[in-house]
Amino acid sequence: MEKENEPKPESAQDKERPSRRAEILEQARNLFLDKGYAGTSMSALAKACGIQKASLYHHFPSKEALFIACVTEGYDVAILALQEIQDDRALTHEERVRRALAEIYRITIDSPVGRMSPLIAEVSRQIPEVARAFHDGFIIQQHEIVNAIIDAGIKEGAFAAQDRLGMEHLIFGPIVTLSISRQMFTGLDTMETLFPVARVRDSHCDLILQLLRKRPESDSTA
Amino acid sequence: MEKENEPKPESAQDKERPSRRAEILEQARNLFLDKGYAGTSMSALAKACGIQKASLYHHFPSKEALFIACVTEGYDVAILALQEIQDDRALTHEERVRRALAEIYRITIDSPVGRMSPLIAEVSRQIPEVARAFHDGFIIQQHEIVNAIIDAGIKEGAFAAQDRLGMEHLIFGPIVTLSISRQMFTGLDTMETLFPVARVRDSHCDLILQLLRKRPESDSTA
DNA sequence: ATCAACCGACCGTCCGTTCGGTAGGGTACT
DNA sequence: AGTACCCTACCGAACGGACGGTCGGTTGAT
Repeated sequence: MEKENEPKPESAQDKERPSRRAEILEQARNLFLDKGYAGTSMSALAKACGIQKASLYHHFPSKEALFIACVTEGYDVAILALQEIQDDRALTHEERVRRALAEIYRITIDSPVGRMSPLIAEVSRQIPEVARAFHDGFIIQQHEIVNAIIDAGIKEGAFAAQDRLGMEHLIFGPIVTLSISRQMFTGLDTMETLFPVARVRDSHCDLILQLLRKRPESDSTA
Repeated sequence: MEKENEPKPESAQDKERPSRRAEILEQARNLFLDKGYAGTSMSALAKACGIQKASLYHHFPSKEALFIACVTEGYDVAILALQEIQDDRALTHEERVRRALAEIYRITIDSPVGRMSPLIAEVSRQIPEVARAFHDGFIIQQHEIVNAIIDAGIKEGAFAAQDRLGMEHLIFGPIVTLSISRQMFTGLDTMETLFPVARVRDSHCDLILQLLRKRPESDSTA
């Protein structure tokens, strides 16, 4: 055992508590995202944390509970950033949509929580409460905020009234699919051609705004 | 590498011969879709087929090979239906888009092949060739057909020229996400409210066609 | 006699989990 | 001060079970 990555064992370290539990969660998130739920063993996780496998069971009663904690602890922060955009009265409606979309792209593609969708799909039958938690705490929250942003724009006459359900799916669908596809097809040569984040995001945003902008009513094509 | 596929020694029995291999594949597809890759054991599959586990290894050399066969065998038929819509000269451009979208919804949500996306995401790191096969044989094919349909419409002046990449993602994103969400959130009470197939499909189609229809050029929004 | 199809029993491995025990710091009582 | 006690964090070793895969052998039709 030559790994002495902790030169200072204790002292003023108390406010910066990695607290082992948090470190286990972080390492677990990385491993789960990389190897999947079934592909991540408790021994591999223990090794990544530098402790023995049995010690994991002092912090979490089971692998399932550990996974649930991984999923449920952390998306409050992600939702918060979206809410701030929703509440920012200094923005125009169009600019608010732009910012919100960019933030959803960031959350879904870059943050660990957002990238967990395929993982949750993997375990949703085995641990149904994970799907429930993800749905209620993450999906629903995001949908409600986006709906509120669009509704406000319609109410103030800035946006055309489009079908709400369709717009929700038109907004979230491409983002979720992009995130999953990029994870699924990592390493394939066509990946960056078919699924480039920045280009898809910008184009997606433009198209959504085309639909939201009011059209001249003089149009009489049947 | 074409193996001697049908020696066909049997008599008139051949029409009701699932030929064991085909039955194994069908049962495997059901189990994989229901329980995931890791969650499906060879013994469970054997029991579902009514044979012994060892007998499975007469038809497939390994679980991996069996899974690859599940994924790769079967999407030719799905693509074919799309191609027929593409080639149907009797349709208007708008009607062709409608039909193509409806067909993609059918393939992605109802057919076993389309519903395999989360499965492939699960095993894509472990068996990268599955991701490759799915990508090349299924995703790329569908994208190309849709692109061709839209391009034809633009060329003949029926459609406005929109950014191609954005349109692809706007078309496939909601469908894939809908399929995955419906599998992920099966059993949740809000499932049919948030993810109803028919309503999303119709609304999605309308919105896509709004974007494809030519607008009056007098519009001068910056 | 051949050969694909099938079977029962088994193997080695890995997994999640448990058990008994240890080190050490903080009290509380003597 | 000493000590008895406890509690948290941790560890080595093992358990029971499940898994993918193999082996030797048995059909039964050709």
